[in-house]
Amino acid sequence: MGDFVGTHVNKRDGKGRVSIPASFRASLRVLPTDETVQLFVRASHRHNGIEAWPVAEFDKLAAPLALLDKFSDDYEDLSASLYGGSFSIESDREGRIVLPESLVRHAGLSETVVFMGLGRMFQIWEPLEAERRREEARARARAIGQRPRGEP
Amino acid sequence: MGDFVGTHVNKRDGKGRVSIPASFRASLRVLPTDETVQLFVRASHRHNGIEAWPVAEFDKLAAPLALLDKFSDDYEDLSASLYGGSFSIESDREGRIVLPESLVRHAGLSETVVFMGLGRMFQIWEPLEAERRREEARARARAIGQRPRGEP
DNA sequence: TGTAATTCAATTGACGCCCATAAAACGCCA
DNA sequence: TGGCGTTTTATGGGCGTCAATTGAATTACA
Repeated sequence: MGDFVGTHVNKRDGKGRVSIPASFRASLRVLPTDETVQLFVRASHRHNGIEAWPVAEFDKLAAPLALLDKFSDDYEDLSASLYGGSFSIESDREGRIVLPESLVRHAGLSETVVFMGLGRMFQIWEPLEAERRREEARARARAIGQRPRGEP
Repeated sequence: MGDFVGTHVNKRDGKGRVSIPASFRASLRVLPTDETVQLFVRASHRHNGIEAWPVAEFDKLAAPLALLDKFSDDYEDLSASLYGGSFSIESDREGRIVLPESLVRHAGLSETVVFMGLGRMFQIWEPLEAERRREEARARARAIGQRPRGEP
């Protein structure tokens, strides 16, 4: 674990392209020799941000489906939620992607975007929203009582 | 344990590079033969300082994640707080690092920076702030010594 | 054929690597 | 224990490489 670490700031150009942080790309390559990277993106249902998943991790999200009756309402609801709201994205050879318009709107993205690593996946935020979210996460992590120890 | 001991003062150069104290480097090497060292840095929540962790110790900070449901709010809060606010850093061959701009601002670093060993991790401070912190820690440590046993 | 989208090329800047120098730490030995 | 030579450490600068961004060119496609 710990593939996606840190917060990185990049800019979208006039064509809506934005570079994926170089340190994130390795974990997004399907084959180590690939020129491009692949990922799944979708709106965060909890926040005004975008979730980005490596292919392998996204497959794990779909694992609960296997436990459901394929013809049940539950199955359709879950699969619609999972696949219907997700986008499969491939970067260009320079490691840039264009985010779907609906997600850009969901996250309220302008020119500057923030990539926030969360270990096994990462999120894409509008800068101010990212700051707010980081603050919230810190407060809640502390409240959980799971706050990392080690400080005097 | 007891890897990081003492207080060391070094300077950032024009490129923002600062030498990690030589006595700290051994514990930051992933392999004993490595030419460079690796560490995680993040803002201290409680103080205007920077925390620096060896890779192995940082992994221990992430251990509580394993106890949580991967799709829970708690998991996301904790991983956002831990990974989103941390930076993975590698030194150059001379043992120097460049600290992320956001952390430089958080700690109010200027040219001279202080490395303060805390056993299994260390902190990076602006000199005056380090002095203030040391004073505070001393006072509180004394209070602990005078406190009846068994009471937190 | 116009429009959009993708590919290619070029610029800029950040970062890592190498070498140089000065200062401090260390070890050795009289 | 004090002096001296050697080694390590801290710091500075030059240079090449890679990443990020921009602009131009080519292709796809309606």
